[in-house]
Amino acid sequence: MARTAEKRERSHHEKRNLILQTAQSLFSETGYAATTIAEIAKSAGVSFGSVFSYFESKEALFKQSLLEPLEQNKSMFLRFTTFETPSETVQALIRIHMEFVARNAAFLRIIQQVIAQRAQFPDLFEELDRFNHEFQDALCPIILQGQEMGEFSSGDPNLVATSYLSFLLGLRLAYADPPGHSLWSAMTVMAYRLFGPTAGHGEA
Amino acid sequence: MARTAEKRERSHHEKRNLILQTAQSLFSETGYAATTIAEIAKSAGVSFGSVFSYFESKEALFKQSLLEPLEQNKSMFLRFTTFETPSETVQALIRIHMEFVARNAAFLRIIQQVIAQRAQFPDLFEELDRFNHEFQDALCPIILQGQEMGEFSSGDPNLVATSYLSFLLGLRLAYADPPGHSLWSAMTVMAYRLFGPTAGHGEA
Amino acid sequence: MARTAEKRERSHHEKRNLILQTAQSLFSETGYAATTIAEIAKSAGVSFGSVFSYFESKEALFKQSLLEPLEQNKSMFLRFTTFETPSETVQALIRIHMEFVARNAAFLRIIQQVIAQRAQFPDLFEELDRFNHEFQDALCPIILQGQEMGEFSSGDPNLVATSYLSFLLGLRLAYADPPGHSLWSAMTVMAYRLFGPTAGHGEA
Amino acid sequence: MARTAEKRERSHHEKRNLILQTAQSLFSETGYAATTIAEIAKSAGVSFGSVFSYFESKEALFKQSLLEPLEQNKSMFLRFTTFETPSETVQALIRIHMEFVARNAAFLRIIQQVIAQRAQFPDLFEELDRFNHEFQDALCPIILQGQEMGEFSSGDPNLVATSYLSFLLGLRLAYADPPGHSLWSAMTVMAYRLFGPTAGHGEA
DNA sequence: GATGAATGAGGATTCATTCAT
DNA sequence: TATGAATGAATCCTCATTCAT
Repeated sequence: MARTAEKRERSHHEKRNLILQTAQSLFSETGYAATTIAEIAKSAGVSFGSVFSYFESKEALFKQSLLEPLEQNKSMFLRFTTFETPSETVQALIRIHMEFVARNAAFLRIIQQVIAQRAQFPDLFEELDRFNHEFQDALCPIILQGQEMGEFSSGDPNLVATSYLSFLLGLRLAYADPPGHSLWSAMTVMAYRLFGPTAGHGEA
Repeated sequence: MARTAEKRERSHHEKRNLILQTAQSLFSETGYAATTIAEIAKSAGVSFGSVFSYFESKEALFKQSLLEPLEQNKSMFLRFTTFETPSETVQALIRIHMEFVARNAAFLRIIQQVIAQRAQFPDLFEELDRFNHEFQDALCPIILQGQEMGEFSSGDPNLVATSYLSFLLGLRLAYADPPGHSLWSAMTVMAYRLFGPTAGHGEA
Repeated sequence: MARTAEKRERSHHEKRNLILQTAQSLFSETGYAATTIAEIAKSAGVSFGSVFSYFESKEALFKQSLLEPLEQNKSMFLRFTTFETPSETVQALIRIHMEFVARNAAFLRIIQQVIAQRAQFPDLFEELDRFNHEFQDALCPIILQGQEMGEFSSGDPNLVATSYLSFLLGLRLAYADPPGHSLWSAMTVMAYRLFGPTAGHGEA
Repeated sequence: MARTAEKRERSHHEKRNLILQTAQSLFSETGYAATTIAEIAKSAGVSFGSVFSYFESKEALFKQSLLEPLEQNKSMFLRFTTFETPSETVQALIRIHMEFVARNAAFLRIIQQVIAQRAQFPDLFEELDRFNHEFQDALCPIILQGQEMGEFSSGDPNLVATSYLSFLLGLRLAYADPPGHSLWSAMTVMAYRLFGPTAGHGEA
């Protein structure tokens, strides 16, 4: 009996995730407004009504398809490993981010939608804005340190941080290439350039 | 009589442009699917039916709101003035582009939509793809020249060109700041970093 | 001046007729509801607004496209030449009618519409009903005479008259053949059978 | 549970039929274009949206309102009982057909629309055309046999068959009388005349 | 009169949400 | 909870009619 409940519970959770991921994928490809619940249900292989058993409304489903992965990946973005020098730290960081960008096209497309149509999703936008600030707060000290150590050219570290984030967003917008593609590793070099590496601290 | 026809003609064209610009603005803010023709009509101060006198369908209106400004600005993007050194040329270029990005938020948001939901707008996406290639073809020689003259670090010039475009797109996605804001001029420096300027050829 | 006015007058009348005939043709092919004024104008080669200069409304145009030819051809249908014997009279009649049916597809299709959707065109239907009665009143005496003379089998002459009219309508419904087609002459024989010709008075 | 599903299934099917029959009735009275889905829904006592749950589109609903009764009654029209003599067979046939014509005004009005506006419903028209040919193929042998046995006057049997069908169509066009009306039985005599019965084989 | 742009009521269709089973 | 039919508000688009030129 306990096992049954557990199993049901697990299955319950799995079904919810299945719906959520399918929704994320479809919302990202087709956009919020043009994606229908019927499509999501069909694509996820669940019944139409089930979607509403697990999510209160279409909007709630959209929100979750942004907020849950955001929550899951926040720490990865914000709590990065520090190496001996800032340049090493940043380069390691970029590799991780680029990998993430390459692998999470759907998630980033949803972020793009929220940013582009911020008037439609004000609370989600605010959430992203908060994340942006947290990210700047985490990255700036490293940049500053690098500038002080002469590894990076001088300049407003906040500007560097935001242009770096914009660059990542823009990349994912422009490219539909699959994760394994060499483009993504090549782009780490370009991303690093935004930090203004001085001679001797460029990409090896 | 001729004057009357002329005047009517002019007014006719102005009304069309009014609708087109209103549409561009609303499409960019709210997205294609969530923008209604009724909103566009009301916002432009014309009747609902008038929109359909000037544009065959909602889709046609959307297409024109991308294609017409694209056509108008293509040459500005592709035929840039060449200065004595590549670095000067590129820096001048960036200033022009950044000014354009700052001033044409609506246009760029529509481009973002088309790129993000390319499956929904295949012919528009193709058009943008063509533009992208033309832009690379125009920019690469300058980058190569700069690399040969030692002004820019080496690296695939196509990669530089595309990351530059992605950066511009990403910037306009991330920021809602008005044209005059200092952010845009500050960002020219960041954009220039993507070209990998060597010591002595950085931003002045 | 007088000539100019006359010419203008003639041209005016011709233009009106052009519109009317085009309308008749399109109404008959596409049906009243599915035919648009714009189509009529384009097909007639006149400006859109002209249609409303000559006819008060779409409905008025439809009505005229039935009533005018009806008025013009009424006498032909009702005042037929009498020959020596009823059978000759009827056979001559049928030839004329069949010729008319073959040549006036559009007109008959409009009649069919009015009859079929009588609730939509009550006054037009009434007009046709009146014509039907007049036709019966004109034809019955001939039929009776023929029956008395032993040329036609006995039977309610009204029944014969109405079945004859129904037959003509049904024919024009079923066939799209052009006027010259042999079908129409062949059908005169079938039409004559409805009168119940006795041996020796059949079609020669 | 099975019973519930069965009941639901039945009710589902009944609702579909209710919509279909209401649609058939309204389409026949008002014509395809002038009949609105809202009217059909209201008249059938179902919600507006329900119509679209059961039928893909207005056009599909119209098609079904012709094709389903056509399919159901095809065999009745084509597979007739043969009596000892062709004249008996034909007279029995006519009684059945006339009964059908009297009872199925709506169905026949829809057929009339499709024939009259064949350009708008090409596939439906083709279907009717096929039926027409099948009917001729079935009827001609009987007529021929009757002609050989001297019961019917000579003449192209195809002509007889098609004029007979045209007559039925024309009848239903001209009369709005209810099924029980004496007109319909009286008309069997007229219909029989089209076969050219020779003396001694006329209507009893 | 002639023209064709302007208007908005009306209609087909979609789809989120509700709800009975 | 699972299902999918029922609902009707919302939206695109058409087109008769009006009207300014």
